[in-house]
Amino acid sequence: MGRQTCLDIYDRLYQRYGPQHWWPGESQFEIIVGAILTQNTNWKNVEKAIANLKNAGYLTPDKLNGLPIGELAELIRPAGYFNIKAQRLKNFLNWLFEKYDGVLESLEPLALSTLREQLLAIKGIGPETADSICLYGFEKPIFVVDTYTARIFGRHGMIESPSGYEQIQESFHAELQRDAVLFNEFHALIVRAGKEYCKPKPACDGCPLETLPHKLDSELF
DNA sequence: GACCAGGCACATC
DNA sequence: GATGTGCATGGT
Repeated sequence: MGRQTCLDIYDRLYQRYGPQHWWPGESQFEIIVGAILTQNTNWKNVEKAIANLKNAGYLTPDKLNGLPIGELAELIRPAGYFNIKAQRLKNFLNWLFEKYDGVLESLEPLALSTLREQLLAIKGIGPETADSICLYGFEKPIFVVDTYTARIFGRHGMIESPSGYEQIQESFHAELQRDAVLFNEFHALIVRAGKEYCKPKPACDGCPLETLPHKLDSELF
């Protein structure tokens, strides 16, 4: 994946869609909660869950930490996987309170690699969730890889497919400036384009290979 | 009714 | 180390 090509795709996406204004959340804590709730889930469903938490006054670390897990699960029910996600939110809060007294600002001075490793050690926070929190919650320059990223760049033969998370991430880090603003917009644009054009099963009737680009992918790239 | 959505942990081979 | 499965709601 040549540097020119990678940036060229970014430019094309930006010209087509414009700025995406991510992350769609009003506070740092809301971004973190949203990052966990959106795991394998449509963002529209997450919005309902977050609205429930906000309307009930629980969208702060202190308030949410005091909420019994059963009640939390009911509030986030629209986001799907509500039992396991309630536990994951509690896992994050337990770490935050045990290690940082429940104060998110205490995480600001941490080095990116330190923050990422500590987040990954929390059960229920994997690489994409950790990186989303680092990039969108703390404006640290790390590229977020998601299913659309692997799908789009895989189908266009720009990354080896299949590849592991860190391997794909490294290919972007190798070609782009370590710029949180660029990474922010690029990932948001990939999701925006992927939702529209890059479904799991390419809709080309009779297409013999899963890896062939969807015809609409070709319009984009 | 089938398919999909901004993953992750865990079991099994 | 690769592959399969459970987790769950809501929109198309």
